Amino acid sequence: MINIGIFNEHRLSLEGTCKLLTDNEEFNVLFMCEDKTQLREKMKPFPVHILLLTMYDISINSVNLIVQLCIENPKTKILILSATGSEEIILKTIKAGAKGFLGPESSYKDLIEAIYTIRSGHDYFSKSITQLLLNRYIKNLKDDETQQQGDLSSLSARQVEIVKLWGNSYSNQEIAEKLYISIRTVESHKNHIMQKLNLKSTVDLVKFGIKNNIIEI
Amino acid sequence: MINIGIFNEHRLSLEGTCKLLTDNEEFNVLFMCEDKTQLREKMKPFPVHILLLTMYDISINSVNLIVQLCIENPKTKILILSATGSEEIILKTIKAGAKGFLGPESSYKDLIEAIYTIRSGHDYFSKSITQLLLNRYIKNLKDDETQQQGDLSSLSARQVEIVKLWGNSYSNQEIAEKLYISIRTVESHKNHIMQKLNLKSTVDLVKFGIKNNIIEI
DNA sequence: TGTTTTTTAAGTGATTTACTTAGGGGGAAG
DNA sequence: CTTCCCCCTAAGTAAATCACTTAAAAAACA
Repeated sequence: MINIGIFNEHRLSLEGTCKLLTDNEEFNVLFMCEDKTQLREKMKPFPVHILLLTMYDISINSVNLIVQLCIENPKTKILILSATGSEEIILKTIKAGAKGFLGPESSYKDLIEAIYTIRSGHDYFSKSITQLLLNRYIKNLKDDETQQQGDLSSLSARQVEIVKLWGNSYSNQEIAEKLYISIRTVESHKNHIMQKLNLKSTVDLVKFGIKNNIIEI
Repeated sequence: MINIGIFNEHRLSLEGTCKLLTDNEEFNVLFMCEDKTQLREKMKPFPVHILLLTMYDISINSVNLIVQLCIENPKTKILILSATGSEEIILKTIKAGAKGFLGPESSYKDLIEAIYTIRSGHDYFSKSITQLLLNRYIKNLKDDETQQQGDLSSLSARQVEIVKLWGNSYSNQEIAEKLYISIRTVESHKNHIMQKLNLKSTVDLVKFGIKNNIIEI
């Protein structure tokens, strides 16, 4: 038996969703709610396993609500049903603690599957969301790659070596000893590097190194 | 008409794959290759649209091969067929330039779909790979979240403020002016912070800031 | 061959770091 | 109420690093 709470600002949709779920004997709909301000109150008396949050548009307030709900009800798993929402916002709901996300293309079958999936402790994302997240992830990966060939290639091997050591918390003195060169040479290298990359401060050099995978974070 | 090159170290599988593809009139198998060392040579005379790389285990050498092939044949899209491979290695093949990746569960139908997909300029990843990438991505997202609440909480608001400004390439002098305090106080704050967090160098402080989302990279 | 880039190095002055000391304020514990 | 601890403030001093400049030998490149 899975205890479910349903939130939906449109009453008809709310009742429809409830009807769909009560058809299944495994589901026990504890409460319905159509007002955001009441949701946190409604949750309190119940041991809710799954909270179905239908969000027609997801704003930063929605994200905050999710965070609040997660803190107040650590045992409840939140499943977002949404028709829209930017990539950024979807990511934020996941960070905020949502365990699943169903996009506009999801069917009743998907909903059931999602409920069982997140009930058993796993995350569930519908196809469109999966695609969205994945595209973003792949893009990130590739961006890393292209940036690596961008500015980094303008540095010589020696210069990269200096940045690497320095980025590993070596002092200039230590680098000089390790490479058998003068500390002034190390400084010189760093100056050349900063000039070449047009960086304002050493902080920027650390960031550059991390972005280009030569400094481990 | 799609020109295809096939690589597979097992001759039987190689011939099998070829047979599958030649059945489809849209595909034109330009060459077959079963020896890694010959692959780059074999590619040269042909305008290959899709290169099918079957890799039974993916090592760092395989990744390097992919990089080489991408450089030498920028117009060729590489589709990896693999039965295994660690998460790390799969990510590296994608970074290296592979446009698609089929896992062990992929069928003939998936292969065809993958070929058309990457031919049209998109990426294609089979279900198991998608799941793998996504899990990793989600994990990263959540790790970010938890780390944010780690050591950072031991810093006072003022201290965080100092790190934020400094991490944004402000000099101590600039920070002092902005906050209407002495430059010595700024130094003092930074020293306290470094002590509290037990950091060796300012490089580490940048990394700390980035990890804890108070310095933007 | 001549030109550019890289690596090496030093001078100088400004800035930052490392380590120490210290006063005033606020909250918590006794 | 006093003591203790932490935070914010600030300064002293010595060492390290940065910024900017010059420079010369070596290597790469055309």
